[in-house]
Amino acid sequence: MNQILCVFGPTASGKTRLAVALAKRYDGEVLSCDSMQLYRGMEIGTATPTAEEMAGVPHHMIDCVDPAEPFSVGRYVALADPILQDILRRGKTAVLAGGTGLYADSLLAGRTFSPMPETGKREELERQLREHGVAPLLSLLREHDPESANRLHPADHKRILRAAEVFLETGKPISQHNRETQAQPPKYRPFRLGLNFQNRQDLYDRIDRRVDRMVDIGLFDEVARLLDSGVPETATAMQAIGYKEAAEALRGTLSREEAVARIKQESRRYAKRQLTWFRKNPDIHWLTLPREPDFSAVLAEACRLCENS
RNA sequence: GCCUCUGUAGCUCAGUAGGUAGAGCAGCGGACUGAAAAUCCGCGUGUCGUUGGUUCGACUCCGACCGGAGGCA
Repeated sequence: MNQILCVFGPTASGKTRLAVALAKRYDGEVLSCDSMQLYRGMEIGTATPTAEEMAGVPHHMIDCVDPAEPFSVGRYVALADPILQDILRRGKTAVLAGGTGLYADSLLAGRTFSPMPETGKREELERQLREHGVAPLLSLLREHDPESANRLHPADHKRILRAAEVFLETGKPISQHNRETQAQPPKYRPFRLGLNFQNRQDLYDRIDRRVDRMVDIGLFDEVARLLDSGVPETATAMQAIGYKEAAEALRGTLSREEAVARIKQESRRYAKRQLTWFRKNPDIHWLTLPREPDFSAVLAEACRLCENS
């Protein structure tokens, strides 16, 4: 059987529970690929597994980054890859679980990233973008990286900025770098499971219920604690769904009811985007769940798929 | 009981000298290579309350009925 198992799926689909059960079954450890659970002090709103939920299974890449710090895919791969190798070296099964498809794919593909520019250069480009619009950056790309200029939508400022940054920093178009990394064979070949619900509405109902539960167990207090401890509202961590809305409610620019409604809606949209990401991956073996899934049946089916791989 | 207003997309509403209709939000689809719970792109999904009438043609005009809101009793 494959020594690396993946559990993917949209938020609130039951990844955590299945991952732990698989890890117990196959002498494994869970390696999280979630861009928000890795921040410290953000347990409630990100549904980070509790000690009880972990049930003694070691978890990695959870609760390990200061929320005031910026994070990135590159850092994720740099931190997670040695952990993954260590798990494998010790002869354990690695259960990669989480909802951040970019992190998972980058780790598994063994992607390398163009170097980050020196401090200040990104800010300089952002200032240019603010003051002169995208046109100068786009014409820079048209000249030196026509492929990116052509591929990126003019409104996609974030990616245009990054493409320009990579060219200015390395003298090499990001499109070329991407093509080269894509040509590499993947570093790992895991067995991928995907969780989804037969009816979208059932997933959305679960999301709504989960948000209510988060509020009940203290989401607003958690966000207040983060802000009190000095995490700026502009921090990457504060972009997390549930946190930015709660921060607004605490500031008073939004009522609590409105905040909760928005958290639910944003979570549903997020789930939809996650599904778009995972659906395009032909290597995922999907477990399609009914409205009230029976966990032991789900686990049995997951194990059957894993063992046949 | 009478009078007035109202009924158009999932919601809030616009609209046409009569030629079967369009916005916002919601929703759906997609992209994604160092912010990814981020960011960006695309797509109206409709017995125009029901039923008769006038008309070549009715969502639009007229009648009746049904639902909703308000007013007078």
